[in-house]
Amino acid sequence: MVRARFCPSPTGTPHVGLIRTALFNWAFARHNGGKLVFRIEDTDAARDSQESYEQLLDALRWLGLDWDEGPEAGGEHGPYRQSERREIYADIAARLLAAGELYEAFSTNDEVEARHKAAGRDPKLGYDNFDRDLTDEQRAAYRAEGRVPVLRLRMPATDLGWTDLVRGDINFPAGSVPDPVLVRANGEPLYTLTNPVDDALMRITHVLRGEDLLPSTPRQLALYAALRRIGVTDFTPEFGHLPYVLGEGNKKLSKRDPQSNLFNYRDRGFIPEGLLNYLALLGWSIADDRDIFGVDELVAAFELGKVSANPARFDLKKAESINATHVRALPVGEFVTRVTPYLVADGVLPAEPGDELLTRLNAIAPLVQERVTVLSEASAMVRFLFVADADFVPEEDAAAKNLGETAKPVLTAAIAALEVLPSWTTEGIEQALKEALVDGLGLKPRKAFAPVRVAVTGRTVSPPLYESMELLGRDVSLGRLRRALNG
RNA sequence: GCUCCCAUCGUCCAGCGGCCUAGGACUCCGCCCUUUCAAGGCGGCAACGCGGGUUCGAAUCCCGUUGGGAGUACCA
Repeated sequence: MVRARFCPSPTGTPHVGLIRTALFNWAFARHNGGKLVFRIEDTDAARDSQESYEQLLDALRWLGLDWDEGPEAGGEHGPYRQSERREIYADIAARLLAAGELYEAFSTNDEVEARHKAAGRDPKLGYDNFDRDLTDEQRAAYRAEGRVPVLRLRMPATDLGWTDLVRGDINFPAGSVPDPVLVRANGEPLYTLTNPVDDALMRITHVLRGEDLLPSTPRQLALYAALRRIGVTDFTPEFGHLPYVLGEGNKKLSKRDPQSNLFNYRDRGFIPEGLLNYLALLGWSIADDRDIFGVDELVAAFELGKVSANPARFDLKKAESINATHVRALPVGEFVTRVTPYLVADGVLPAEPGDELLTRLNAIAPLVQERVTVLSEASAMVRFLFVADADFVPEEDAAAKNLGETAKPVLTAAIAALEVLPSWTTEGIEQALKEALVDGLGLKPRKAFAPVRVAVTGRTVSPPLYESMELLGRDVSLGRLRRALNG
């Protein structure tokens, strides 16, 4: 039985790299019919926040990434917040210490550095394992000085290696990893202890995490060996290190970067289907000639062997393109449901739109659906249909380019033709405008329709012109054309 | 410094010894369709970092080198 896990620290806003890791763990668990454990690593009170914790849950729920054990889901290995597991860590640390796997260390960083220098070694080498074999008398002497020890793990004098699920064989030579601190002087357990202990206790079989954690694997391997010796667990999980998600340039996407903020994408109107599809492409592929797929297809096809080892850069253009494809694939009714909150937020629709507005929205929706890449773009595109006529103002750039002097004859001719149009229908409008502008004025269609489009919809990119005018009605359409003409 | 990871078009991914005059997608540029805006179709630009091996044969394996990245905390 596969048991994967996702175990973020609730610091800051969820970012795309973190979510990509969650997605891969989720897809891996689901593909293998296993379980996904969701654990919160909140042992650093100074940096963790309840708000961040809630955002994490919000993010996963929005994307539809569910978990089998964890906060609000429960499970037999709980609690699933490390802040509620203090006694467990204290107990295991005590057992490890009693078994000699851990030892008390009193050295300060300055002392370690000084010893390196005195011995002619590189002072940046890190902890020198000086306190490993202190006698009882020496420890008592340090305590008498008022020193309080940290607890360090005794690393083995052997190479530490494993077969990484995405990178193959990796080996750290003996002696290259100093004895790490597992418990602070004040008794608080560190990530170095809590993460492997919880994975062991929660019977995690596969650890899939970002490649930034790869260097911490050897010491975790050593800890696992110790945990096995004291009977806490009877196996060591497999490890797979997923490639970074980088931002523009070659920089790791930092938490501060707005480009990394997951909610930024939700606010702009990415839909879960689109964002998930794009994120899955960052380090994985479903086939050599295909990159549009749904989560069901992702789950069916997801295999770690196809995960790439090299870092991926987040490409907003491609993300948008993939999102647009998913938006277009939505049933129209679903598109309306999803886009409405954005229209309301942008003041295009009232919170409780009446029947007339809803009818309009439903009429324009299919036309807008294939013209947006993200949902928030719909607001500017349909605003012309919903604003009070008095408040309608064409966008500045569009007006400057398309409503200047050269547009006057076009607008005049359009008004003249439309005023006498017997029936106000899409077909009628189309025919009248073509006769008046293309045939009558001898203009190229591009030139002929741009001023009319901007005058009526306020933008150069809009829903189809004739349909838009029909929906707007004759009076409003003509009114806008006249206003554009006169001023 | 030390340890580890990575290396194919601008970007992501395919390629796991011959099917590669290297394929798909995004971007960009043309053209077609539509006498509107999109969408769609077709086409184009564009890459195996370098040097050694191994092999009949290397983008694919090995070594080196260069470049990029990470870790080196009483953060996670």
